[in-house]
Amino acid sequence: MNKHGEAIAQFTKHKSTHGLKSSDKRSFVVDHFIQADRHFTVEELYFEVKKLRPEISYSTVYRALKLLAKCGLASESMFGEAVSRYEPVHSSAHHDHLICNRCGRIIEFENDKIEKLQKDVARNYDFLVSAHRLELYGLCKKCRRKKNR
Amino acid sequence: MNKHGEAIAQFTKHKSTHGLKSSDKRSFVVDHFIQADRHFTVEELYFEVKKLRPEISYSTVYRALKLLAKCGLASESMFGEAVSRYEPVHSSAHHDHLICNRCGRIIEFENDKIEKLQKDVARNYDFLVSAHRLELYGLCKKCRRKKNR
DNA sequence: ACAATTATGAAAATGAATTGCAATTTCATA
DNA sequence: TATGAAATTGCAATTCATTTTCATAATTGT
Ligand SMILES: [Mn+2]
Ligand SMILES: [Mn+2]
Ligand SMILES: [Zn+2]
Ligand SMILES: [Zn+2]
Repeated sequence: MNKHGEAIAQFTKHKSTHGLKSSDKRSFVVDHFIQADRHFTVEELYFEVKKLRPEISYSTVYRALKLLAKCGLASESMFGEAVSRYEPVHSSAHHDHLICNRCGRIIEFENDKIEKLQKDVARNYDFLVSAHRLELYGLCKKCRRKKNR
Repeated sequence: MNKHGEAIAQFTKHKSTHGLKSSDKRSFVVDHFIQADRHFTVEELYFEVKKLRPEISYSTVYRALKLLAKCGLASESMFGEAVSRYEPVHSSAHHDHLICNRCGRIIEFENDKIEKLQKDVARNYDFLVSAHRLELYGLCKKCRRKKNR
């Protein structure tokens, strides 16, 4: 099964174990969110969804994202803006972010050496890490080029 | 000159080059902030200041912090809470943070190896880094002990 | 002292996040 | 298929930190 299918299956499971019901609207929002696999603000997802299903409200989108976050299928974070963003959490991999200050592009990366060194730091302070975030802000490849013209 | 003195001098300079005037109230806020050298929310600093100088308003504290941020003497960041925090920027060192989810303690650290690896990552993506943040969330030493009891 | 400009306090405005509530829909059971 | 408890939805209202407005006070150069 592909990533999308897995996520949907997990969501279905969560619904059944929590006595939640199915609804076309929420399903549509969840589908679109997982399919798109991007870092959405509530508003952004709402506007995209609205184009295809104008009867779906902001509240429904908001609550769908909150629910996904609660059941571990989305992660919520703030990338230096005033609004928070949600992104699908795939079965596995943790990753960190490069964030372009100019075009807003968000690039994901993983670096085992850094992860390892973080553990060293934590050990040094007797600190038990449960989560971390590493974000590099600046100019993406494309925007660097544009700046030079 | 010590850190505190340097910061105050820099602030004085900024005022003169920007046509700002001096005020006891703002000076008091700035002094207290730099002296304390912690990660304050506007409200936290306001309450501390209010104990000593009840006539100083929230607005003044808010504006003082914004001003310090603008002239590079404070940095504003969000550590996973709903509110932003300000901390003095010392002439020197960049650092990252360990944040205790239980008691809120914020521990600073520096790790050159990690900084180096970040540059490698950025180079890989042709990304020009202008700032970064690395935060490790979890339980500090003290809180780990408490949890075990 | 005067004029010009900045600083201040209190209140209002802003805006994202969240919630209350009445209406609607789902779904297990009869 | 009909019923009813429970979940979902849309909309409006609320919350809460942040930011701005505006009238008044303080600062600074002349
Ligand atoms: Mn991501
Ligand atoms: Mn710090
Ligand atoms: Zn870019
Ligand atoms: Zn702690």
